[in-house]
This record gives sequence, structure tokens and C-alpha cells, in this order.
Amino acid sequence: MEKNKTCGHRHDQHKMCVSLVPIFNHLEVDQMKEIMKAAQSVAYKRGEIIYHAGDESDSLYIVSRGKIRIYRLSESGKEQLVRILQPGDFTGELALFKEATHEAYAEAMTETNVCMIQRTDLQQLLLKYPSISLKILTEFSNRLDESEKQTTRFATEKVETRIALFLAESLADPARSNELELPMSKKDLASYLGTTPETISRKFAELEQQGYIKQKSPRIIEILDLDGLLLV
Amino acid sequence: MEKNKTCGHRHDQHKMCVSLVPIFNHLEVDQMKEIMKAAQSVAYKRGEIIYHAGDESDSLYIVSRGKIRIYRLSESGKEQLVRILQPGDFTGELALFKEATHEAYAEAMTETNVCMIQRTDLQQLLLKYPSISLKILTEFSNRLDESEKQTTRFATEKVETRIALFLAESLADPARSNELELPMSKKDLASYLGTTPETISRKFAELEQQGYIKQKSPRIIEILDLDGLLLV
DNA sequence: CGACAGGTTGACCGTTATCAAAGATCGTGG
DNA sequence: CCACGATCTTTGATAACGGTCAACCTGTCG
Repeated sequence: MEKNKTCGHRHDQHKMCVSLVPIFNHLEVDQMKEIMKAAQSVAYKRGEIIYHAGDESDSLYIVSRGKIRIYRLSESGKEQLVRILQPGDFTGELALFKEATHEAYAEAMTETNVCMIQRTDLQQLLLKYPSISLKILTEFSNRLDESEKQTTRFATEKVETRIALFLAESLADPARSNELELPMSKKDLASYLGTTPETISRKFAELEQQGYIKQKSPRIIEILDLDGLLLV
Repeated sequence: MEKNKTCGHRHDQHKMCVSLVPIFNHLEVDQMKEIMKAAQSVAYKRGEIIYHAGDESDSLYIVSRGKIRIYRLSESGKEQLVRILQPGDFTGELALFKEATHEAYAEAMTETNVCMIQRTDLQQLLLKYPSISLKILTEFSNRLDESEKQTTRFATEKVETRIALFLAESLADPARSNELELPMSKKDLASYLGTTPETISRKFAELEQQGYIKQKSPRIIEILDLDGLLLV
């Protein structure tokens, strides 16, 4: 929120987002400026598609304002929400390094601004500043690990457990507050967790009835018993 | 098989595997030699653990001979098989770039030889030869994409479809032969596909009865109707 | 030849998807 | 800023899918 105040309507100011991204924020001021020069700011309206499967789009997208839904279609055509990007997050990386097209869809959930960096520009930068590659490798490692963990959860845990784990992880700092705001609708959450809205609704009701959580509003959840929740 | 002939008992010869790995095989002979110097050859017996979750092991492991099972434990303690490494494949990458411990287990399925490269050595090499980073980034991109695709399958497809997709993809070259050898036992396959041996057994029997496949032996499957299989 | 792991088959039941319909919420345009 | 419509959410009834338990079979290897 606060950081958006520094973003006016001029494109250059949106490029500030470059400095917020973990893969760049270790650089010198000069190097940062060089990257911002390669970046280009673009705005999307709610519902607009930023890229879609089959797209040859070859840019890195860094979110400076708004939210982006990343989703995939399975072989049988069902949609799954893969992640939600918030300001500071980036996407497009897959099309950057593999000579192939996107396999996912990116859609603006609200008014959204992104900084784009072209593949060719980025590759130049990577060869010039190898430390950026190490940062991106670190980011990829983490994401790969996350993705495999998620796969293992789908493979071995039942829906109720997946929900409990999701809630526990969403509670960023249990010491500070035990309230959390869902980053997406329950419909999207269902898609993210590989289940249906009906099941989400019922499981939330169950967890509430058992005294583990309290639904203060559709999007605000209070965790009453974190330990109990994790034993579900 | 063929390539193992070049590997004798001396360690240096096992290091040849370095040249077989896609992330290195674009390099000059001199650079390759430099990498081999940093590599160290190690042998494991069937069942031996190469690394395990919580391990601080910080090496890249390249398989030169044998097979390695990579598996994870879910929060509730259930095991899932993540992948099987064959000669030329590598692992350990996750612990290389994130300052954290392994979250997976690696176990030798047979007599296995691996080349290890220490994290510090590798990072030196990456900073010296940025093109290696680009190769690794490409490899990571592909694996990330694979992993997300797998997650989406677990989230949206039923067991029967996951089996059908697995079989279709295992059939490397449909034009050449429609027979395939399962790279693992059906028990492991069940774990890999997030189901149980009983269900695997039943679904295979169903697919056979419907005329899509023929089980010529426990490990050899003939695909009789690939298109039909994919419509399951 | 016997032991043991892997594989198969049957019966049963728990979990979750599906269909349907009513109710709440949110974003948009006036 | 409010009201409308679209979309999300909830709840119920039903059924399919797949997991579990148990028994038996099979192949492999010492």
C-alpha cells in the first residue's frame, strides 16, 4: 500500500518496482538504473489476459500494482489456479529460458501495473551480471521446492488437511495476530487446492464448528486453535 | 548402457558423466576439464541413502551409473515418489541455491555411481562461466513447468486419467514401438501417481479389459489404442 | 525349496464430486 | 453513492470414486 504512493502516472515511476524484486535488489544503483532502462511499464484492467497458453510472449513481468491470477488448464480442460501474484512478485520466467510457449494463463484480477523486461534484454543482463542469475536460480529453487511440496500434498493428503495447511501457512506471523485475509475468493481457493467450492464451504463450516477457526467475514478468518488445526 | 562401457573402476573415468549432462555439454574442452577437476566420484549400494530431508548436504549429484529414487514425506508422514534418476540426470540442486536443508530423500535403487560437485565450487564456476547459469535456468524452467503440470494433474484429473497420461508419455516414440517398460515397480508407480497399489492393479486390469493396453509382463506394457487411452 | 516382497482380487466404507436451489456479496454503471 | 445483476457462497441429497483391510497368488532369489 505504502509503496504505491511513490508511483504516479508516469511510467518511469512504475519502474521503481524493479528495485523491489528480490532478484534485483542486491545490485548497485548504477546497475539498477540499467535494468530500469530496459523495463517498460504496462497497465491492465480487471479481467484482461496478460499472456495465455500457447503465447510466445517472451518477457519477464514484475507486478508493481494490483493482483494477477496464474492458472493452468489440465489435459481434460479443467482449470487450476497455480498462484496469485502480488506487487513485487514476477512471472513469465518459464517462457524466458525454454524455447517454447507459455503453458499457463495470466489474468489481471484488478487494475494492474506491470514492468516488462524483454527476454533478449534480460539475457544480456544475466551474462553481464552473473550474480543476477544466482538470485534467479535461488528463486527458481524455492519455487520448484514449493511446487513439489504442493504435488506431494495433493498426492497424499485429503482435502481437509490441505485446507488446514493452507490456513496455517497463510497465518504469516502467529505471534502477532491470528487473523488472516484470504488472498482470493473461496471459489479460487477451491481451484487452488484441487477441490470444489461446495467442499471448501462445507470444510470451513466443519472447522468452525469444531472450534478451530472463526469466519469473521467471507474473506477474514481467525485461527482459534492452530495446533488443533494441524492435527486434522 | 553403451556409455557405461567407457567407465572403468578409476574415479576419473566416472567423471566423464559430467560431459553427458545437458547443463555442461555446451562447454569447451578446457572448461569441461576444469569442472571434472572439481567433481568427485562416489559409489552407493542398493538401498543406501544419498541424502535425506534435513540434510545440509550441499552438492550437485550427477548420476553416472544406476538409478536413484527421489521421494518426499508429506506433513502427515506419507511417502510420495517424486522422480527416478537415470544416468545423465542430476539432483541436489535445491540445496545448492537455497540456504536451507533438503526436503526430499534420495536413495540408490541399484549399484549407483554419482559425481558430486560441491556448492562452493559450482558457484565459482557459475560466476566464471555465466552461460552455465543460463543452461541451469533452462533446466530449472523445464522442471518447474513439469512440476506445475503434475500438480495440476493431481488437482484436476482422476486416477485413471493420470495413469493413462503416464503411460502415453512413457511411450517415447509411438511411431517406433508401442511397447514400454515401466521404469519402476507398480508399487512405486502408485506412490508416484498418488494412489495405492490396489488401485493401480485394478485400473491396469480395466484398461486391459477395455482393450487399450496389454500387460505382457509385470513391467512390460503394450499400448494397443493410444488415442482411446487418452480419452479415458 | 521356502521365504518374502510385490501383485491381484474381493468386500466394504469414507471422502468428496455432482446436481440443484436458495441466499449473500461484490463490482459496475447510472 | 446506491441499486441492480452477476457471481460467489451455502446447504442438501445422492452417487461415484478410490482407499482400506484381508486373503490369496506369483515370481524371485538365496
